[in-house]
This record gives sequence, C-alpha cells and structure tokens, in this order.
Amino acid sequence: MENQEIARLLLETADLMEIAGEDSFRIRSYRNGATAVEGYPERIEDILRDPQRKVTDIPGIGKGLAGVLAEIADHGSCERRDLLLEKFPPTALEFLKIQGLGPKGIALIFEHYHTSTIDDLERLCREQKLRVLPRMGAKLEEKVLRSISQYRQRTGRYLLSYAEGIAEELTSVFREVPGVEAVTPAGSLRRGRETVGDLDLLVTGPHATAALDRFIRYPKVDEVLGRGENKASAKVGRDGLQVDVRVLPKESFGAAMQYFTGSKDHNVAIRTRAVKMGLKLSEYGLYRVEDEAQVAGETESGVYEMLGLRWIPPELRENGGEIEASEEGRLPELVELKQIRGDLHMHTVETDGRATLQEMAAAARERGYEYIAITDHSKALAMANGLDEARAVAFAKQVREINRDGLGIRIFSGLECDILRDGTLDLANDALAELDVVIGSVHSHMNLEAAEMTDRLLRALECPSLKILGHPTGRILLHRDPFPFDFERVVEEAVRRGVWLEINSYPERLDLNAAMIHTAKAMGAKFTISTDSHHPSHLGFMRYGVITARRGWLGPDDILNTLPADRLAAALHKS
DNA sequence: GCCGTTTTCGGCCCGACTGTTTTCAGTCG
Repeated sequence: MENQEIARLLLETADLMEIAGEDSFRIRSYRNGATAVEGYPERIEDILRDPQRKVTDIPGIGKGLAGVLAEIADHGSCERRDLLLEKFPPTALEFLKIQGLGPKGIALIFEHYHTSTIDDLERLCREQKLRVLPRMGAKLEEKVLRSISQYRQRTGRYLLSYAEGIAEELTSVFREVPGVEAVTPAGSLRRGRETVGDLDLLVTGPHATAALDRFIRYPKVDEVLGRGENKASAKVGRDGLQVDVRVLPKESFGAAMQYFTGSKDHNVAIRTRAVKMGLKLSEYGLYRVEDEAQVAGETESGVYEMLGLRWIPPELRENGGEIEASEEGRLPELVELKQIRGDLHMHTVETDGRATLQEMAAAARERGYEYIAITDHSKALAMANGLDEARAVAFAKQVREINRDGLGIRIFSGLECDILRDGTLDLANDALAELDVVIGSVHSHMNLEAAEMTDRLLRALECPSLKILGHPTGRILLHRDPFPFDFERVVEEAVRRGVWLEINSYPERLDLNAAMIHTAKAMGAKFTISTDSHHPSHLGFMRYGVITARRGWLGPDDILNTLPADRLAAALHKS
C-alpha cells in the first residue's frame, strides 16, 4: 500500500474519532502521523518489512501509531477504525464537508435520526427537524441547505493536481506497453482548468489497443464502464474519476488531440471556420468537402495551419478571442515555468510550515531559483503562531545576516500579513517597513457583504508597505466560493498604488482565476506567481500557477518573479 | 497518541464569532 493511501486511512480514522468525541490530542496525533507518512520519501511498507529499521524513527510516529501502521499494512485497516465504522457509517464523514456542521453536530444528528446521507440531511432541514435538537435552529437549517447545494455542484469534479497525478501514472504505464508510440492527455486537463470532470487519454501506435487491455486490468481501476475496440472507460481510484482511453490511428492523432482538447466552444468556432473554407473537421482529420480527401490530421499544428491559423496553446482554447488573435498573428507569448526565477510566498516552522528557512532555501536552490521570500503569518493567525511586530523586525534583521553569510540563494524577508476586518493590516507599518515584501491576505470574516469587503480591501491597499495582494478572492476549490467584492475597483486601486496581484499556485486555491487575471491584465495590473508552500515538496505547485497565468493570457513581462534578483529588489524598494 | 525529560507523566489547542442561549458550546480558521 502506498503512503498516500495509508495517510488517507489515518485521516479518516481521525475524522471518525472526532465524531465519536474522542480525546482531541490523540486525534491530533493521528493527523500529524498522516502528514508524516504522506510526506515521507520512502514507502512505509518497506520500512515495516525491514527488521533492521523502525518506523518510530519517523518524527510523529510513536509506539501507538507504529502498531496502527502495521495493522494497516497487514490488512488494510486497523481495529480502531473498524470499531468506529460499526458505530458511524462512512457516509457520515461526508457531513464534515457541510459548513455549519462539525463533529458534535454530526454525532447528535446521527444519534437522533440515524441518517447518514446528504439526501436525508437535506430532508431533515426542509422538514425543520434539526431545530428540535439542542443548540440547533432555523439559521443553521438554512446554512446547511445552502452548503448542501454548493456541495452537490462540486461533486463530480476533481482538482487539476489530482487528475494530473492519475494522468501521469497511466501515461507512464501505457508508454511501456509494446506497440504504443504516443500517449497524451487531452480535455480540460490539457487546457489546465483548475478542476476537471473526467480524463481523456489518447493513445497511438501499431499495437495501441494493447494499452486498453493494460488499462482495464490496472489495479486502481475499480469499475469498467465500457470496453470497445478503440475505446475503454473506467472509474479510477478511490474517488472514482472517470478515465476514457482512446486508441487512434497515427494519421488522425493530431485531429483527435484538437477535438478532445476542446473546449467545446473553441471547437464549434473552429469547425464553423472549416465549413466556411469548404472543409470538414472531425476527430479523424480535416477533409475537403468536395472530394473527401484528408488535408490534415496527423499533427495538431497541421490542422490549425490548414485553417489559416497559428497553433493555439491549449490554455487559451476557450473561444475568448484566441482564434482572432491567432489569425491576426497577435497571440501572446505566454509565460513558461522555466522563466520563473523565484518564489515569493512560503511558510516555515516559525508559523504553520513544516520546514525551516534553510530547508526551504535548499529546496528552492535545487529548483534553480535565484531567490525566495519567506512570508510567514502575522499574529492574527494565533493558531499558526503568527509573528508580532517584535518577531517581524527580528526576522528582517536575521535575514540580512543570513544573506551576508549566503545560502547560495538570495532570501527576501517577508510576511503574509492578515487584513483585519476593518481593512487595517495586522502589524504596525513601521514594523512592516523593515521587511522586503509584505503580502496582505484575508483569512477571516469572509462572509461580509460585497460593499464592506470592497472597502476593506481598498483600505488595505492604502498601507504603504503592502506589495502584494495574496490569494485575492479567498476561494478554496471544491470547498468554499470566492468572497464577493468589486473586483475591478480593487484592481484599479492596486494598479494606481503599484500593488501586485498574487496568482496563488496552491492546487486548492489557484486564486486569482484565469478570467480575473485576463481582466486585471487589461486594466494594467502586474502579478506574482507564488506557491504558498508549507513544505519543500509544495514548491512544485508553481506549475499550476504558471498554467493559470497562461490561461489568463500572461507573458513573462506581466510577472514580477520572472525578474532577476537585483531588478526585483529594486522594484520592491521603489516606493 | 507523541514528545521530552527535571524518566514515566504533563503539556500539547489559540481566539473570535455565531447562534443558540441566558452564560456558552460548537465551529472555523
């Protein structure tokens, strides 16, 4: 069993323990253990099997969890989890995703009504049956109903990062099948959408159908939906992501890539264009109508060229002006991952990160970065042990000393400073002024009315030390909608004051989104792409931010952290 | 349940808000 799966079982057990009202410190230990297991570079199962080694050498794993890990490796579960599952059905865990309901409320509802499905929960709210329970009332019923409807909209979609992981895994499996020449993901994954509904994989080669056999026998495939001569569909993985694998002849591969990459709107516009030119485009190729001769289709760029267009990067294919831009030769030169020279948003053990400044710096250096900014939380985030003024000033001084000794990478001292409810920043400006880069972020009171939130953000922009507006809409994909505010007014003010907008690369955020980036760019905004890393492994999230920036039509000049260190430093200290 | 140690038990998890109360438990970040 892979570490990720073991970690999932630990987290699930922790959730169940929480509903059962068990000791909170023990629950915390299970969660810590899960993090330790998930981030561990070796397979836990291998360590368990090796009599020379002990899992208790892993920080966060003691005697108790070592036993639990052994049980899980042995038979895929542990006694504590099994016992809890007798008491609470696994569907009760879904209730944790409904806002307004916590472990206590869930236990109460379950004990009273023995219901554990979202449908039942909805019925209870509609029949006003929650309000008879202690500490529950009409407002809660409304809140739960709202949250259920949001929850339903989200199910069936998956984070880009998750789908990408499955795609990479299957791609490498198929590439090893003899007779397979090329494998590529298409669909919304290839366009870099922040969430995807299903996964399309295209395969070609002299014996590419062998890949279909390999696919339906793959261990993570748990339900085969269909298997034909040239296509197989199945639900893959625990979360049931639908994957379609299509086998295509070589001469159609480019046309199929074009067709299955979409978007639908882009394809409709492209096919209409073909018709006007006396051509017909399908997933099999581009054909002349008069004699049905194939004129393109082996490569994707060939299809576009035959239609009088330059090849259009998949990220732009949303029928948002990209076809006209391509025709007129004014497609933007999009930013690329290799142009990013540093990361300007990350956390360390000083607050809620999992690694030290030195460890984060080493990881960044390995990626070839010239610089990073360390931006821990401010004191309003008490839970994360955020920095107060004294610690912030001391930190700025410490970074100046570190840079004198040199870590082989330049460090900028920074802070992710909370924007308080009234729009003031959490720390006094004379302390903030000591730092190289201050990110202002909203982490609380996200349910304000749009007008109040707009005023709050406008006020935050007044702070002279503020350089970057962090994850500007506060959304958490598949979990929390963006908070409402007058985006254009805030961008206008940010542009006027020279504050940069963050594109937060964390897979659950990707905030700003592509459409907002596009709008803001047109208004003259400048951006940073940062990862919000809490662990060295998170630095790799940068590619999701870059793909989001590309979807927003950004080039390297729109992005501050494509600048060399000295020019970035100059830009930071200009105002 | 982990960790650290003043070695075998005590500390770890804080603050604000919300909706339900009528003094506060539960949720959220």
